[in-house]
Amino acid sequence: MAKSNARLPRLEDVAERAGVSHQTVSRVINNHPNVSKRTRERVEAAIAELGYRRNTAARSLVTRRSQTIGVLASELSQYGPANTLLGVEQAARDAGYFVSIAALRTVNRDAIFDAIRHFLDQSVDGIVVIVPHAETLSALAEQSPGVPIVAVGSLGSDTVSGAMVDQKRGAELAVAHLIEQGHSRIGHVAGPQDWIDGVARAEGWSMALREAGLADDLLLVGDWSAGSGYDIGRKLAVERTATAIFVGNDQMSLGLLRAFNEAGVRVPEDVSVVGFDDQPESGYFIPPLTTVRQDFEELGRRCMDLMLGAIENGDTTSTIVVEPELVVRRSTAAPA
Amino acid sequence: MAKSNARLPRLEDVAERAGVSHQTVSRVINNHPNVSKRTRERVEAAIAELGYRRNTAARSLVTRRSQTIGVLASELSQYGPANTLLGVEQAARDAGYFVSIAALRTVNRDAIFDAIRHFLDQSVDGIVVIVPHAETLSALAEQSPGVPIVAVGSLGSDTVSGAMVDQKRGAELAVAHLIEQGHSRIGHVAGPQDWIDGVARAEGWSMALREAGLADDLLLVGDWSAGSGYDIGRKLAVERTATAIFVGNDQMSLGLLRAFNEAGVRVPEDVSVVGFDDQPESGYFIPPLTTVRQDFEELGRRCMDLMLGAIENGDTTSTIVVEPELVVRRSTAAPA
DNA sequence: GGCACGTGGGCGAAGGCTTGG
DNA sequence: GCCAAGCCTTCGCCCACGTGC
Repeated sequence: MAKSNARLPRLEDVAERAGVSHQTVSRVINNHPNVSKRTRERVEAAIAELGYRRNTAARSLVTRRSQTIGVLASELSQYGPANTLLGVEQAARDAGYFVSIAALRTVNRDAIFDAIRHFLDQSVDGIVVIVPHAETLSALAEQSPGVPIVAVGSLGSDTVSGAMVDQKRGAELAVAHLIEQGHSRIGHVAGPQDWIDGVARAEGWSMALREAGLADDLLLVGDWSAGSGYDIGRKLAVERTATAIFVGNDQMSLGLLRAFNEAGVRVPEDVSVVGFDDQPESGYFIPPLTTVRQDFEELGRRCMDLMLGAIENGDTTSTIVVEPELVVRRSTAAPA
Repeated sequence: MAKSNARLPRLEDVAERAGVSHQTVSRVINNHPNVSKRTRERVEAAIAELGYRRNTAARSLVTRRSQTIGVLASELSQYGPANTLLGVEQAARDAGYFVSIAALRTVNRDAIFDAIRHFLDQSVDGIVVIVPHAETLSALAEQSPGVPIVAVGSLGSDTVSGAMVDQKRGAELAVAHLIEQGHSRIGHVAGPQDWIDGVARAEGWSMALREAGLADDLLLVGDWSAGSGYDIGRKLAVERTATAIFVGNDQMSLGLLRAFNEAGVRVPEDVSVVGFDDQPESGYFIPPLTTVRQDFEELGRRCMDLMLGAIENGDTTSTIVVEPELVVRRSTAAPA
C-alpha cells in the first residue's frame, strides 16, 4: 500500500524528526546508557512514526557482524535433519539471528567447501553443520573458516563443537529391550557405514550383545531407505537366523515389515523388530513400531546454545549429548 | 590455519598489488567490458594471490540488493514443503542468491507479519512463501512489503505470483482411475479445510464424481496425520459404505491402511485406497500405495524462475502450474 | 568519439573523541 | 569528574563523472 518509491527512513531522518543528532538515535537503538529519559522517548516516538528499521548492510559493514547463522545441511527432506533445522531456526531467530541455508545434494569435500565459501561470502557469524557423514568432520577440520562451527551428530573436535544424540546408548536401549524379552539371536540392519550414526548404532548393537555374552554376527547394511529395508527383509525372511532385528532407522523398518508381511513372517510373533528415530508415522506401521526416539528439535536448539556461547562469549569448543528414549509399541514380544 | 587476525583483503589491496585503481578491479569483478585483456589478467592474478572475496555488506549497502531470497515456510518437517525448499534453494544458489529461512510454528497473521518483517530487516530481494494455508494469501495481500513474492501452492493474485501443482487435476486422476476400475461408491478423506490443498483436492474429487454421475456424499475430514487417517479408517471399516477411498495424502493413507488391517478389511480386495503425494515410503506400505505424485523440487525450482524474472527483469506477477501424475501400485483393484 | 582507466562522493550505521552543563 | 549529546571518521564497495590517448 505504502509508496515504495519513497526512500526508507534512516538514522538521520529519525534524528531530524526528534530534534537530535543521528548519533543520539544510534545510542537509543543500541541501548547505550547515557541518554536522558526525555530524549529517549522523543527518539522512540520518531522511530515509531517513521517506521524506521535499521539497515542491516550498513550495520554489518561497520560491526563486521552479519547477525546470520549459516546452516549447512544434507538430506533435508528426511525427518531428522529437517527437524534439527527447525530447532536451530527457532533458537536462532529467537536470539535475533538470520538463518541462511545451503543444502548439499551430494556429500563430498568439494560440495562442503563450496557451501562454506558461500557462507563466508555472506560473512555469517557461525556455521551449523547438519551433514551426518563421517567425511564431514575431517573436511571441516581442514577448512577452518575463522568462524565458530557446530557439527550436529558428532562429538566435535578441538576446532569444532558437537551436539549429538547418544547413538550407542540408543542402540543399547533397543538391544536391552530385546534381551529382556528373552531374545538371544538379535540381528542388525545397519545404515551406511560412511554415516556417523550408521556406524555408531552398529557399534552400540555389537557392544550390547557382547556384554550380554551373545553373538553379534548377524549384520546387514542398508542405505536408510525403505527399499533397502525391503530387500534385506526378503533375505531375512528366507534365512530366519534371528528372532529379533534391530533396524537402523524407521524407514528401513517399514520396508522390512512389508517384506516379512509378504513372506508370511509374523511380527512380533515370529520376529521382533525395533527401529530408530520415532517418526510421526511409526506408530501406524503394521504393526506399530517399537523404536528409539530422538528429539531432533531439542538437538537443534542445543546446537544454537553452543553457537551463541561461541559467538557472543567466545566460549571454546565443547560437546552436548542428548539422551534418546525407547518407545515400546507392538512390534516386539517374547520369542516363540 | 591462516591467521584470522589479518584483515581480509579489499578492493584497494587488490588494486595496489595489480598496480591499478580500485575502480578497475571493480570493473573486472563485475565483468564490465572496457578493461584491456592484459589488465584483466593482472587483476585476476592479484585477486587469486590475495584470496580476495568481495564484501557482501558493503556491496548491498550501495546496490540496495542483498542477493538474498527469504523463504517463509511452515510444516518443514513434512515431505512436500521440505522438498519444495530444496528446489528453491538449489535454483537460488545456482543463480547466486543466498537463501534465508523463517519457519512458522503456528500459522496466523501475526506470525506471518513477524516473519515478513524479519525478512525486510534483512533487505531480502524477494520472498518465497511455502505456507499452504488459505489464510496466507490474504495476509500477504494486506502486507505488500515492496519486494516480489511468490506463493507456492496457490494461483497468486495481482500482487503475488503463484506456483502450484494442479490439485484438482490430481484428484481427477485418482477418481478417474477408481471409476475405470469399476467403482461407483468412492469416498474422500480430506485434509483440513483451511488448507488450500485440502479444499482443492476435495473439490476435484467432488467434481470428478458428479461429472461421472456419481454421488459425492461420503466426505470425511482429517488433519493430514497418520493418526487422523487411522481414526477415520476405524469408522469406515465399520460402516463399509464405499468400495474405494481417495485419501488426501499418503500419511493419512498409512493410518487408514492400518485401521483396515486391524479390522480385517482387505485392501484392495474389499476396499481400494488412493493416496496423494507419493512419498518415498509409499511404495512400501502394506499394500504398496497407489497415489498421485507431485514433483515438489520442480515446483520449488519453477518458483525461483518466477522470482528471478521479477527481481531481475521486473516481470509482473504470474502463475505456474505443474502437472501431477498418477502412480498405480497395489492398493487399488476392481470392486468385488 | 570511443576505449582504457582514475578520482571523488556517498550508501547507512557505529564508535572514538569532544564539548557543554 | 560525571552525564548528555554532537562531530568526524570509518567500514568496503559502486557509480557518476572525469582524463588522456
